[in-house]
Amino acid sequence: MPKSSHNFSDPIQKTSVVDTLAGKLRERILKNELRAGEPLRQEALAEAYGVSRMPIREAFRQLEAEGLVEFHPHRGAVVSAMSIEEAEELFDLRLIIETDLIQRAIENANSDDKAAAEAAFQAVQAAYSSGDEERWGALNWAFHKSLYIASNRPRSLALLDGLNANIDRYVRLQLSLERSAPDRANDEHEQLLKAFVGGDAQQAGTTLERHIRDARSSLMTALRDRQDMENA
Amino acid sequence: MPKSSHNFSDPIQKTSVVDTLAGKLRERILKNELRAGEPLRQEALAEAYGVSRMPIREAFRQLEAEGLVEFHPHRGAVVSAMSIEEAEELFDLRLIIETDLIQRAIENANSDDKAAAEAAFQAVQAAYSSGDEERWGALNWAFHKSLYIASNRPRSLALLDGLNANIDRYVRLQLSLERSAPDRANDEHEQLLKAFVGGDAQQAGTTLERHIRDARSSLMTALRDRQDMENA
DNA sequence: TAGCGATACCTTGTATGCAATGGGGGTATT
DNA sequence: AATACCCCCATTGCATACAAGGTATCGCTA
Repeated sequence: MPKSSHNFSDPIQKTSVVDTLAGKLRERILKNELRAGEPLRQEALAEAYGVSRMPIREAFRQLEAEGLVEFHPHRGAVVSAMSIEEAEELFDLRLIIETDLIQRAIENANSDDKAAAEAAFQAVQAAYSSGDEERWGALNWAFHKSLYIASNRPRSLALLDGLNANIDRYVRLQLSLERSAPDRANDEHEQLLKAFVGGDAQQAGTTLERHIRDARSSLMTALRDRQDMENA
Repeated sequence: MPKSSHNFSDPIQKTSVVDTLAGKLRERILKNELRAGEPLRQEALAEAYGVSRMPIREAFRQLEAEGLVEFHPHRGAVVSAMSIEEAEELFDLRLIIETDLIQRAIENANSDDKAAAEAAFQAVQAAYSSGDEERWGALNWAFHKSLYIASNRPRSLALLDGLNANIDRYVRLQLSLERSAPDRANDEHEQLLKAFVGGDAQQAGTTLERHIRDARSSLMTALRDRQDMENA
């Protein structure tokens, strides 16, 4: 465990075929290109990627652990289902974990951490202005993480990474429906950054809580509208 | 998603070789029979269990996702490290997630849920009286879960299951050092049950928080003592 | 015609074999 | 004596082959 408040783990990542495959499949699931409930045929994917079924199977195991895939013995893997209830639950988990983390982080944050948060904020802003939504999601999460790194809680951050991947499925769905979502988020980010740099843990906690609640409720209404549309 | 507040998922579990292996390896890691840092040789394990290396590899992936194993490309898998910092972090995560869940659960709990919690409590007591420590750990966790099931939060429960498996490594270490740990826990369980059955969310939350904090601090001192011993 | 059962095929599960990476030890060189 | 390099062996990574389970279809029977 490094003494520094930063956590630069995995300095060099030797990428194996399994990890590459897992990444590609994950991305396709998040993009909703592989739809929920869709069966994932080992042979077909193996041929598509020019590999054998073995690394595909291992990638399935990994994605199953991340919650993006369900594995049924002798019946194959399917893209895991999505539900409004799950989205809500995932956001609630983010809420309690992130508000806890940001307060811990502020206790430890040094000037480097604050500079990093500022940089991450600028990056999100830039992506926002340029309308690059693909990048916006990733940068948005990177900004959030920059607020928590100083907490020195690797396990919690890893856990949040997993939650975020799952939430991403829903957020991308929302972005495909309405482009207004990032608007409020960016205002709130600025307040968040200010509280973080100012070292006001209390303020940061309540601001973050409101931020996540807003994101959740806007997502919820978007999803419900979509559901109504589909049922109509 | 079932309408009922209960969540009886996976009614019949077809156990594949991989799952069986993962279970056996998990148990050996939790028992500290496979020590932290110990390399896990595919060939050796395959021969030991009378299978080929493929299911072993898949079991590794599963255990890696659970955090019990680290997988290094071309260098093999090792039992993941343990640290006091990690134990502390895991308990903090339990703390915030479980206190949140129990309050949600109490909102929804019906008489069946309360009866189930009561039964789970009796089971822990029985194991405690009979001094069956092996079972105590599992039943202890089952009791905790019985308090959260009515929250109808499958994702959070699954997440806690994962956290619990990791915490178990530390708790078993503690139990091997001192047998006093369950003593206070059982008193606190009774208070917890009372608050739960009584439907007092506030009271249950604070009681649970104290319960987990107590467990954590007693674990921390035990682990620190052990570390001092080793360094002496 | 509806229901039931057997069979064939599609897909997954596991074993085995071969290629490739990485580390350790030994030797040569400075 | 220390260090750098190289080769060999242990081990992993992936592909192919074979076994087994599950599902759909066809035919038979009531």
